[in-house]
Amino acid sequence: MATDPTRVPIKRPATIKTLADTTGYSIATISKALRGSPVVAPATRDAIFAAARAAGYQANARGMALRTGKTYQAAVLMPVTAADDYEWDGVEYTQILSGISQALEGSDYRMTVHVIRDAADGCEVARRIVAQGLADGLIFSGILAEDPRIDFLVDSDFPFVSLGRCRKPLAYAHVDIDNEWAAHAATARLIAGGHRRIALINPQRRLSYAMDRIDGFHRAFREEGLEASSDLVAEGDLSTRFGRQSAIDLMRLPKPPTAFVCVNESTTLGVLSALGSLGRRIGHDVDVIAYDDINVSAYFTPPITTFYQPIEVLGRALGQFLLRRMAGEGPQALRQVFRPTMIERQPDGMAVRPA
Amino acid sequence: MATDPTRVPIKRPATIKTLADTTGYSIATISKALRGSPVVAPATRDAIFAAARAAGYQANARGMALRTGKTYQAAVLMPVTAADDYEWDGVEYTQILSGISQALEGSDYRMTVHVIRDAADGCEVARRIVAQGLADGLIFSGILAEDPRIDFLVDSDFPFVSLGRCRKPLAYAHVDIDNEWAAHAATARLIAGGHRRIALINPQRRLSYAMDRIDGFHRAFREEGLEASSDLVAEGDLSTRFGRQSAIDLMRLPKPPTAFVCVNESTTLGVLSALGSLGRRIGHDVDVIAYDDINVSAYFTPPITTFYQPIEVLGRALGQFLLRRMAGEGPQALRQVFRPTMIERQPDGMAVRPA
DNA sequence: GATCGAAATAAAAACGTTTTTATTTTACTT
DNA sequence: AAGTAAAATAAAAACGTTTTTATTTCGATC
Repeated sequence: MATDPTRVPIKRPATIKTLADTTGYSIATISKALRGSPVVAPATRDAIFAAARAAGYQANARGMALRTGKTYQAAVLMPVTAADDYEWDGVEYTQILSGISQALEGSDYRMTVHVIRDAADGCEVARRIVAQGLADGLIFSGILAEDPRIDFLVDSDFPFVSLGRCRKPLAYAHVDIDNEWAAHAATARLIAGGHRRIALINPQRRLSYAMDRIDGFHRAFREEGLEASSDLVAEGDLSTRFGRQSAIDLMRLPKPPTAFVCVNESTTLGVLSALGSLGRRIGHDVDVIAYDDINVSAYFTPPITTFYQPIEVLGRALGQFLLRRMAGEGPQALRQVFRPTMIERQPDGMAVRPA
Repeated sequence: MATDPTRVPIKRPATIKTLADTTGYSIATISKALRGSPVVAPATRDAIFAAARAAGYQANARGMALRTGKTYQAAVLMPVTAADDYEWDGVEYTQILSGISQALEGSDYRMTVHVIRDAADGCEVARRIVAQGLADGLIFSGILAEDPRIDFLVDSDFPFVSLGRCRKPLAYAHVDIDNEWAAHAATARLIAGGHRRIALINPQRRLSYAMDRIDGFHRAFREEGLEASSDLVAEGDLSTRFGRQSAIDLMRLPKPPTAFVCVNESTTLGVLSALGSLGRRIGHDVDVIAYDDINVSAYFTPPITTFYQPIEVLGRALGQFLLRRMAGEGPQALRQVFRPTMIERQPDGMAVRPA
């Protein structure tokens, strides 16, 4: 069959060899010039750059990858819960990815996302990424008190940044929220408002930040010479369903809580849903303070007091730190712990209520 | 400095050359055997496989990529809204990515996520992916009525699957929700309930599915011999803030709506927030029906009737279709349009209300 | 028993880089 | 003007594959 004359012949993209032909220099010189090596004369460098621009030259990532052993990929482990469930969960990851991507913009790195089902899966994926050299760096979250991924990666000297800290005194790059401080601040506010029976809706205790939150919760009581309402700590996944069920269970106790401290916006929604079903009114019968990282609590009815930290900012820090880590920088300076801002939307005090 | 004797020497991973040495076959035979080529004798194939397993051989992705020109990457364009905003938006993308990732599991493909700011950005990124061969296939959403990405990719014969359909009669693989049907069903239900002033909270009209929804909305009125309340169609981004502001504006009209049809869960939350602020009670003063793809509406107070389609399922279809497309299959059979399920949580009728 | 063809395997080339080593050119010193 | 060092460039090797082409082996045919 005859070739279609209207179809322009697909001209293969310019390579370093093409440029060598057009400029008359060797491929070695071309490569050095484009990488900005000082050994090549300024005049030839300019000529080569001009030729490269004219040819629309773009370095072939595969060739570079093979030669250098680098992948120019930053891997991110994204946790998702069981597949047949479809509960509202992990919604903040969109913002995390957005932040990381912003940080990577302008660099040569691209972002690959690896979905993981649980901690064990995450550990296996991390090992595979290192063993097969699937990426040059790694970002992950959901840090356990003793996280095997951190142990492994520190040990194999693989660049990574964690969103969250483990409880071992290791040197590694990380970004975190000051959960101890936030849980303390929320609890203290409720205690100051006259609450004594305060529920803590918390993640599973093996998660490092769950323990941080419990620490802060207890410290708030201790500082007032009170004993923490340990029987009111609910632990589970971060789904809306869990928040709802926990609140229902807690409100059925002989001495139910008068206030809730919630770990995130999705459990909060569940708690509000439960209290609504039970006919309890927020700010009248019960108070709720939440941590929020996607700024949604302002739209709850009624709006509630939250500790807010836009998580996209943490995502950006993660990406920036990873770039520096992949460039060879040590982990010492690459740590940042954010304190969320309190956004007061309710008085959160028992005293202000109409009898 | 002396090398640490406790440190095991990092043995470089097995390559095809290593296997050639240990087995005595040539690298060509090794390669053919591992790819399952029929030209190699069964006995040698078995021997080679055994040696590969023993050595823990894993094909080097970079070598393969360079030789074959393939990347073994499936790119996904993830839209995010303006960076300094942090409104709750795009939360469903976690589920989409999860679904795609599930479909890719077991294949040789990995998922790269490219964050895009707007339609123009998306177009540019798509072009770069094709031009630089950054991926072997592409998935994207937010399809415009006339989407330049689809035009371009169809024209360059690059494998892709879109989440949503454009309004041009082109042959391309896609997955979509039957938005015309869903908007019609929601509107018809409200009309049957006695509503005549119905507001439609919709995305920007340039989005293809925004037009689908308007079509369904109008058809529902037309079928009853009524005229659609076109003045009650609000168009904007899909943020909670937009939902809230739209509802406030609409309720201030001389003849405000008695019901709302909302495009997604985040705008719905905004509408409910607005109605709550204005003292209107859902199911008493006003009805709200929404489309929901992350199953969160059950937790609103009160729960509202929704059209529900778990978007992770669409994500899986996207991934499956892309794999087949990248394997060389034509786009004809790779189309699927999902009809969401109605979940009735309110009567949604004016007649049932107490006077 | 030489010839042929098929089957099996080996050799070599190629993909596009970077980097090490080698060569040429230039500029300086004496 | 010869010698030398430095600067600039070129050549070649390497990264790990796949694929095309070449060679060997072996049984069957005449």
